[in-house]
Amino acid sequence: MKRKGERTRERILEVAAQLFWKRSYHGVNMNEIASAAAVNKASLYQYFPSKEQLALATIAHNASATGDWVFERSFAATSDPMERLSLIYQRVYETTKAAFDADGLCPGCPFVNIGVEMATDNILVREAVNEAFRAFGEYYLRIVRDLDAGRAGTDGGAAPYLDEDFAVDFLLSNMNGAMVASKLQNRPEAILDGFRTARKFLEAVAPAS
Amino acid sequence: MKRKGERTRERILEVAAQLFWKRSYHGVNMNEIASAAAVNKASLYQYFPSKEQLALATIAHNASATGDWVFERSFAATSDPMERLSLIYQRVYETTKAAFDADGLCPGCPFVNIGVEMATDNILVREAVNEAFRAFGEYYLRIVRDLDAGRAGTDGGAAPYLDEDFAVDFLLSNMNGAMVASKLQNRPEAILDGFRTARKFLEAVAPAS
Amino acid sequence: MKRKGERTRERILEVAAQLFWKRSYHGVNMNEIASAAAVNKASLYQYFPSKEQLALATIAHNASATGDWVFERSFAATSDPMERLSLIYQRVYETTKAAFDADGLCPGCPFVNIGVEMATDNILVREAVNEAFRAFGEYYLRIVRDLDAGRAGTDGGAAPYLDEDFAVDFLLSNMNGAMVASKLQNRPEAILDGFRTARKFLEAVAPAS
Amino acid sequence: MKRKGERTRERILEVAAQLFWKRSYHGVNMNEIASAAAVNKASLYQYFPSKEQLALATIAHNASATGDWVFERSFAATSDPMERLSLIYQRVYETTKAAFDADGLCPGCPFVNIGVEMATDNILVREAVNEAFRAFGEYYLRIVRDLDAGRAGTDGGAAPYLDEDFAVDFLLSNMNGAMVASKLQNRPEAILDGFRTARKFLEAVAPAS
DNA sequence: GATGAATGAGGCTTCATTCAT
DNA sequence: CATGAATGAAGCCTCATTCAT
Repeated sequence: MKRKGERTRERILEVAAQLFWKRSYHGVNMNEIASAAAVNKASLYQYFPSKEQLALATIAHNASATGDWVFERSFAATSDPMERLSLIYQRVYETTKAAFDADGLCPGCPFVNIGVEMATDNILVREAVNEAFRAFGEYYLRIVRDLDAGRAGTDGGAAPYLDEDFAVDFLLSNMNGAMVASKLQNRPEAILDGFRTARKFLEAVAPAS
Repeated sequence: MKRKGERTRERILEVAAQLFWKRSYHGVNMNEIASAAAVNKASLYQYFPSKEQLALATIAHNASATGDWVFERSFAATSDPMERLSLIYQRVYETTKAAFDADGLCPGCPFVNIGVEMATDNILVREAVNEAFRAFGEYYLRIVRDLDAGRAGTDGGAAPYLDEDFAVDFLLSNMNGAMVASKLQNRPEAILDGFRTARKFLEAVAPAS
Repeated sequence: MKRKGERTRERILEVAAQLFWKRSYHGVNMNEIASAAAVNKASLYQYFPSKEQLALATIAHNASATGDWVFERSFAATSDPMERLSLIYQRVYETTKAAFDADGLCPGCPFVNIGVEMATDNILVREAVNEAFRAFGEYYLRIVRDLDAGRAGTDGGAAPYLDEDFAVDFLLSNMNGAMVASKLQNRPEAILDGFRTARKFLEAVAPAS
Repeated sequence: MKRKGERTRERILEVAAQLFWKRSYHGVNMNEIASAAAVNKASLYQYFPSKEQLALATIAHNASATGDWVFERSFAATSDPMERLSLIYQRVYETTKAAFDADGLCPGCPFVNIGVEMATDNILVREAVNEAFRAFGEYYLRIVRDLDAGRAGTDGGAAPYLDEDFAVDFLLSNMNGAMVASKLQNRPEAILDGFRTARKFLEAVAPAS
């Protein structure tokens, strides 16, 4: 069981992660974070020495939460690689849809958002975001390999993905493109469109690459 | 020959577009824009009534410049659709590479950047960005149709793109994903990777869709 | 017939007088005055070297206009002192009512307004306002004396106003109080109430003072 | 004993009330208020969210202070209505005289000043000022009624004030006129003149109205 | 002489952060 | 340690005024 301080720290982290995600880094100030987390501002600074550090911590927090909630959960639900991919997009869609229904706005991707906002300002943020994507890439890699293996099993000798890294990069980039689209068009379904693209790409293109 | 005020206005617009692009909306202040444009801050405000309006104007300015510099130029250079697409990515890559060589940073996409930074704050920005993408979509649509026509000519009856809109959305989203990747990874070549993806997708996937 | 420059000058004066009256000195800027008067801002400064000078000129202008429109006209309409006073309040009321109907706001007294706003800042304004009131006092003095004369004639020996100056000051102050009330309560009729007070005071009090 | 923040808030309020009174709303800036109150500008904004809100708070503060210092004190000093009225004007005169001796300027009425300066700009200010006057009207009403009662007792049947509201409005307006006069003429004694007027009016006119 | 363009100074407000109890 | 209070730096914007053609 966690100590009080630890719970406070997590509360701050969750609140800050939400706010940064939905309202951007510059769109939220430390006052709001403190009051939303129901901590004194001075206490906030005891847990996180600066807004920047808090932002970095939220990126790690989001990475971990997304790893669990989106990827692990999808992997646990089925062993079929394409279904796993489908579930991943499904989870993301649902989260986005819930936010959209609640606030009328698609919040986009918490990593892309803060990365794009701050990349040219703050190298640490960029690296933290890349780190998160690297972790997600591991999951995509398993999907790509499993698809490959499935194919190999099927026709007993089909060409493997010439470049698994390329396929992983595509999946990462495709999700980001879909999240950006959902945010800019304010249309949660753009994420589902992204899945269609990914599926077609993997089914038709990648093996032949 | 343009009037003096007009030239000043354009100078401001270009300077602001550059700065917002490379340093984000919140990362730049009106003082910097004024001094980079070599105008007094008060003059700035005679041409643009607020920072927000200036940002909106830079989006339109960028849309027009990108339309000319990237799309029109690529379309003028060749009539082959896939070569046109290649040139588009090439132009974008070159611009990004030049910025990278100059500043050590990939600036990303001016539309995605400001759109992602401000979408949840400012609906006008979101709409202006969407408007830009809509215009770019027209060019992609021509490419998709020409590809289709070429294919029909080639094998005398291949399946057309079941959904041209879907292909256009893919192209838009793919470019955005690639630009985001180039920015977050600080690697201009991510844009060229994006072209590989696009080509494969169009060659293999889309017709069969 | 007036020269063009002279007419421009008067147009500026009238426009500025209106704006200062209805929106206060600090509430109006030189841009608005220039564009409302349809003159270039640089031209404005050729006619009036500063906002302060323009304000001073509007006070003189208003004094003259009020002298004509309110006092002279009322004096020309009748020779009965109390009727004259009544007409004075009537004119003021009508002007206020018209403004109220047009803008929904009672503008108050142009002299009190600017005097109160600027008295502690600008001695010239205070003096200009006092000068205007001194001129109006002349009219009130005639009314007071005529009332006195009438009374003397009536009962052949009633006490004259012990202090005509006191009565004049009362009339000036009473009008100001009424104008202030009309503005603060946004109620044009406060001016008519002012007349009731003035009449009663003059009829009952002053002679006995 | 009050908490520190509370004391700071009151210090700001008093300082701001003084400055707005003596130098007008637009004549004072937030920097001056902050340094006169010996607080950082940011602290100022923690207590009052805007200059406008600060001004509104000073109006309420002045209303309360005037209620106590001028009206309550005068009512506590004697039960004779005319003496009470005299004391009211006396207090006001003394305050004005002190300011005049200190700064060489009659500051006028804090309510009329800000009301006249801002009424056409800011409805809240107008209402706050009216609210103050409504409160003062209560005191005047008691005076008017007491005078009436006194008279009834004296001659056992004199006419009461036909319209107490009218008499109250007169008293309010008369004080305002006197304050305006004192400010514009820069002559504290104008306030004492105002009392002479009020006394005469009440003694001679009102009962017979 | 009229006009489009320019400008220095300053105003209100907000922010991330730290002090002091 | 938790909290109310404080703060320096900066940001957006506006103003009266002047220059230059």
